[in-house]
Amino acid sequence: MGPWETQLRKGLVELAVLATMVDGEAYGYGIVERLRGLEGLEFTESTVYPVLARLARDGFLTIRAERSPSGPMRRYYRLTPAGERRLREMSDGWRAVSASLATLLEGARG
Amino acid sequence: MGPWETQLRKGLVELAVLATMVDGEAYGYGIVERLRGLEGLEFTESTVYPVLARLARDGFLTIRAERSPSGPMRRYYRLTPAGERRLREMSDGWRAVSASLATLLEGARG
DNA sequence: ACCCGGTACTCTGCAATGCGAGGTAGAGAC
DNA sequence: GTCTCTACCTCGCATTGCAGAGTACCGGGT
Repeated sequence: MGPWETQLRKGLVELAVLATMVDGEAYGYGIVERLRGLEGLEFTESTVYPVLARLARDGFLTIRAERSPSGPMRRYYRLTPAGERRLREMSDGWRAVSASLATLLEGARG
Repeated sequence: MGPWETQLRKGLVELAVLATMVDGEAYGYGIVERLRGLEGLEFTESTVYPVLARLARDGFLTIRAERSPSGPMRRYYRLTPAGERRLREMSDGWRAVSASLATLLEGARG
């Protein structure tokens, strides 16, 4: 895929990853698969795992390990209160940018 | 501003800059001022000028110099056919990602 | 003549991060 | 044993936004 799409994704992984956890736990491999079904959000494991590690390190996620029925141990991540706040902030920021860009593109009668 | 917003902007400058030229010419300084009025798109000159140079180098823009009534010469940029195509592609890509993210956030009942 | 604020463009260097490539390992099928 | 799928981790590179600093043109005030 083109390099511009790579750049577009920067900063979006974090938001996308956090969003996968709003209604409960999620684990790395599962998140990757879930996002693979969404156009423009097809991240690889090399992208998602470091993000999860960083978010956990910064106190936005807690970790719980559990046996998988079909492979190695899974590491389930869950939002902390700080994580939920973070998600809201990013979500709001995203919507703002989204609106600005829409204005710009729409003013172009696109 | 936070580093995450910086990352979010990656790849967006190009789209935003191209979008300022749909209905005619635009010059660097003016683009910066125009975007300054849009939340989340407040780019600095250090960001915009290199983007313009890159887009021109890659054949998406043509350049025309003209005297300014209030300062040094302005360099006006205009979309080439390739530039217009590029803008459409990026615009479509953006809308796709935007929709995917909306699905994700909305499914979260956020 | 001098300085200052606004306009307009350029360059260097740093920081952040997506991701390809490669590695480890458990579980079930054959 | 080997293969495939699941599941996680790490190194290193390439890209790019942006602060900071610099250059230069212009008009107005003094």
